[in-house]
Amino acid sequence: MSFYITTPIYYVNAAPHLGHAYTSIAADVLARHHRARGEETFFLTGTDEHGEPVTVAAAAEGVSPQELVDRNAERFRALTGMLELSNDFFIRTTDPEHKRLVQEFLQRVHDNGYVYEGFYEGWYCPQCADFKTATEIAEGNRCPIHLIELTREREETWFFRLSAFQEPLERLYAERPDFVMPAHAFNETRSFVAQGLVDISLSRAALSWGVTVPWEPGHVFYVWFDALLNYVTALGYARPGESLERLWPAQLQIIGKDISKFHAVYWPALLMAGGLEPPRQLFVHGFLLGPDDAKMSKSRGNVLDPFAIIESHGADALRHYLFREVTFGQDGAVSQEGFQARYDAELANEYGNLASRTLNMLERYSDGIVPAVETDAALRAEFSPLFERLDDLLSRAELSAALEEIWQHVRRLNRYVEENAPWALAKDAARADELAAVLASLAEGLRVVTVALLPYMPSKTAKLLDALDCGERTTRAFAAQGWGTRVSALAPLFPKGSPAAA
RNA sequence: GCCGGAGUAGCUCAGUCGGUUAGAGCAGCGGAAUCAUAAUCCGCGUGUCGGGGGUUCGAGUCCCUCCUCCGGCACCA
Repeated sequence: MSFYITTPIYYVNAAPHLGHAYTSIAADVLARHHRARGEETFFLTGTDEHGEPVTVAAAAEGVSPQELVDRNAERFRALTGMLELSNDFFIRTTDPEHKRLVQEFLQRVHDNGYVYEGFYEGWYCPQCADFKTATEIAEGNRCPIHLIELTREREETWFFRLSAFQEPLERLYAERPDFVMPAHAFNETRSFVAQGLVDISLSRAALSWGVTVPWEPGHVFYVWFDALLNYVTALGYARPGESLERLWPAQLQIIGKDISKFHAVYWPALLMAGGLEPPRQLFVHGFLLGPDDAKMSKSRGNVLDPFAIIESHGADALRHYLFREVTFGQDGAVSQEGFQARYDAELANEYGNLASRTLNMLERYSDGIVPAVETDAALRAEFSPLFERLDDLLSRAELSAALEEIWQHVRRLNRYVEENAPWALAKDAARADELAAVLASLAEGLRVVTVALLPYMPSKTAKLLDALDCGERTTRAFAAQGWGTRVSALAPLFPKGSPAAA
């Protein structure tokens, strides 16, 4: 059983922002979860670098497109490090291997009879060297960028026979009711397709910044075709000397709702045209909004800056916040205040402090040794089903529900401490056995929630497991750990205030 | 206009196949405890489950209708 998961590739024209971080973290949590289960996991992310907006931006700056994308791709690559992503490869659509494999694939689509030559007619801006859609046209039938009058042009183009996949797509949707998650996103896909598919333009003659069409060297492929294929081409060269093609079809592709049409409709059709299977599942997540559900925008000043948070509180805190605050799959509001509130209440007080008090009591009442005694039966009964429950939720990409489930167990442990008051037991030598059982149960509970949190907060949880002397970090159920080990001191995991990232 | 989603406690939201007195977190008020990053725990909610109608022994949960908000509707990466 292998698990291949992807993020969209990010268009290098814009700077990395919280939305990119959100998608990537979601994929990373799932990748780490599946790796922890012992599955062969491959996690892909990268950048989308062709197309007209890049050439326009490059021209505006007076640099070549290649210079522009080299510089901006680096910023996205840096983001993966800051977020502590565990991606196995970072693809760039300007990679020569990608371009070659795109040509190979689309040549096959061509040979299979799914492309044909035709004309695209529309309003054209000679400066942009591109057609404008109805919504883009400025007053007086002018280009919104250059403000010159548009001309009516007919351009030779190759079309992809999307219409041929009307029926195959409808069958795919019917056979796989979970092909697109959540369900409301799937409904929109189906209703879109039910309205009837028309063929779409596959190539551009007026543009040179792209992948050359092998049977028509004057054209480059329309950027979406080049971009979508990254999910397949990456497997061809991510590991030199090893083909990863056995990983296709991808198990899960995480996307934002703005690109669901391309992924839920065009993408499976394109794959079928080239003789490959559609991915197993797409998950469409919602948008992060600013306070009052307003769109985040720099001009409104309501942007939550991932870089600032990572710098002040660490990547783990950001990762935790996003999936606690917003139900994965829905839109939701995030804010600096909301972040601070959850950081203090949940990370510092509930979880971080649970770790501190547990380690401290072990030190004070048990010489730092986790007693190797039987754990509390009632607690065991509550904790035993946790990993199975998480497997179930995460198999459906229910990232928020799974994290909530974990958090209930964190809270349970604080309650457990109060219920059993180890400090009181410690005063009575006759109750030493009881004390040992409570401490062992507490340590075991802490180990279990921490292992469960590992995909969400890889860095802090690793520190805590080190302090607990748990070399083994797999999802072994409650009471499966052989204790008797010596714990070590640990500085507060999530210090209060505005701490620098540890 | 067509299609889809949402409308549940002050705030953010859970409520699977219709079934006992509708839940959680946050915020607020009161209390306990002291191992801990003054961190924790306990107690306290009379909510027209958007309005109206219907099906049913019984509906937040199904049907109809109306209101409000949001999204998709064909080449924008």
